[in-house]
Amino acid sequence: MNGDTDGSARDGAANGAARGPADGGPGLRERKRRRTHAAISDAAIALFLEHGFQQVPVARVAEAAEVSKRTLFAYFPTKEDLVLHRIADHETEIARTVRARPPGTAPLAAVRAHFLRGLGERDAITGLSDHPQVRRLYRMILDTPSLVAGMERFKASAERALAEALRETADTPETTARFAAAQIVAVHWALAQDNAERLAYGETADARYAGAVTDAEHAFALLANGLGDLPRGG
Amino acid sequence: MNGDTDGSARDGAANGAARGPADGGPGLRERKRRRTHAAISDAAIALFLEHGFQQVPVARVAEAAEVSKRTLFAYFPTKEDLVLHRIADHETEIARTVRARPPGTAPLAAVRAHFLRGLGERDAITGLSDHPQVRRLYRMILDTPSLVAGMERFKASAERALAEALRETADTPETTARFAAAQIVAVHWALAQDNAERLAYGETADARYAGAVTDAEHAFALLANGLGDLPRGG
DNA sequence: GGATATTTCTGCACCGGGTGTATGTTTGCA
DNA sequence: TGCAAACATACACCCGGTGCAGAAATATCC
Repeated sequence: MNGDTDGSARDGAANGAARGPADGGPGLRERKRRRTHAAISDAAIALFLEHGFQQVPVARVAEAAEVSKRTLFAYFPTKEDLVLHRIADHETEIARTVRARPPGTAPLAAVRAHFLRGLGERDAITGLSDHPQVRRLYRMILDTPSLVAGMERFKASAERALAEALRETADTPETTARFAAAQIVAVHWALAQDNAERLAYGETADARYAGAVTDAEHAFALLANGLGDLPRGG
Repeated sequence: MNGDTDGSARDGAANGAARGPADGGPGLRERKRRRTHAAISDAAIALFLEHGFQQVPVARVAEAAEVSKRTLFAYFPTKEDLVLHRIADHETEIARTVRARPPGTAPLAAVRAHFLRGLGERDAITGLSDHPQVRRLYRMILDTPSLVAGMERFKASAERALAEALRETADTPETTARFAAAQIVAVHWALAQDNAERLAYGETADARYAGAVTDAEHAFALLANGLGDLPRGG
């Protein structure tokens, strides 16, 4: 949960790997950068979890991290990113799953298997992690419109990445790739959100697990077999 | 395009239909409200189209509409709503289509037919309207992140509405309804966005029409028959 | 071990969106 | 005609975010 694999927003020289002085490993500058980045992020999360996202002005976060407001915004482009940068790594996860699937596997089957395995491992991306930190994070995000909006950006970006993966590895026409990606991401997201919502308010991961699996299998079956036989009604 | 069927944001008494004095039609108060609402909206659109959304501060819109900034925000909760309120009516359109479908029709078939008809009529909701105003509006929205984000909110709300319609009229279990709704809305949206994007930059509606129909049929076929037979690759 | 170029941090002033409040001004209604 | 409710306004304010100029730190060269 402290997956600060960020390497973020510096605009200076295009330094491929930011090595240190005379190339003897990460230099002092870089180490300080990382510490500052982490300090700001940690202060932010702690304050937000305690008082609520909207209630804490960025100025107070900067103060807690012993950094100027100006510096804070040099590390994180927006207030929302103080929270969401921790999730950013996962935005291409579905696409990567499709790319890494064993030969002869259908893309959808790969995503399905990955999701089900994630449920078993209580991977945060499935919405089924009930580590207290993660749970409070789910809740905070779900309760904060601007954070939800931020998540939607990830969704869009996951969609693009998946479409590209489908085009390249499944030799799918562009339109097919786009529509399929839209469907898959939408459903994946709905599943995770549903789980997260339930865990955010009390339900335990173990208690939810069976239902989560059922729902996931159901949803992926719909994706695979189509909506053609929905009841007609009337 | 001036579809101000808004009836918007007043917080006072819960007046069902806001009739006028002694019920002789809309009173002076209500008429003034509507005029002010329209004046603000029109001034906003005009200024935004001319100078760009980000470039025009709300204060200038208020000034142009001869209204105080405070009043502007009494009519429109956010700057984005100055643009998006014109589209808000359509957020339940898919759900309404499903509800109004002839007995014995599959929900998906109804949505499909509705969309194809929309294409033929160059309905703005399909992204295939090339009235110059609409075209510039598409472009402005697509070029403005905060407006795109605002559209995502509509998408979410369209999804909820559709899920409910499916549950109620197709007697679908809640989970099925949610997943199906997510898929349908995602694809519907992708289709419209694709059209709008092309028209925003030059392509004419007539030139795009055939392709739009092909894409739509293809996408709805995917929805109906499932993603099970995507190429496996490898 | 400096002297220097470069990056980073900081304070400060500023912009723009949005809100609370107190005080008019209009309108509805009796 | 007079009163209550709704509405508009000005003003001061908060907060997120940016531009800028200068100070502090770090890397580099000698």
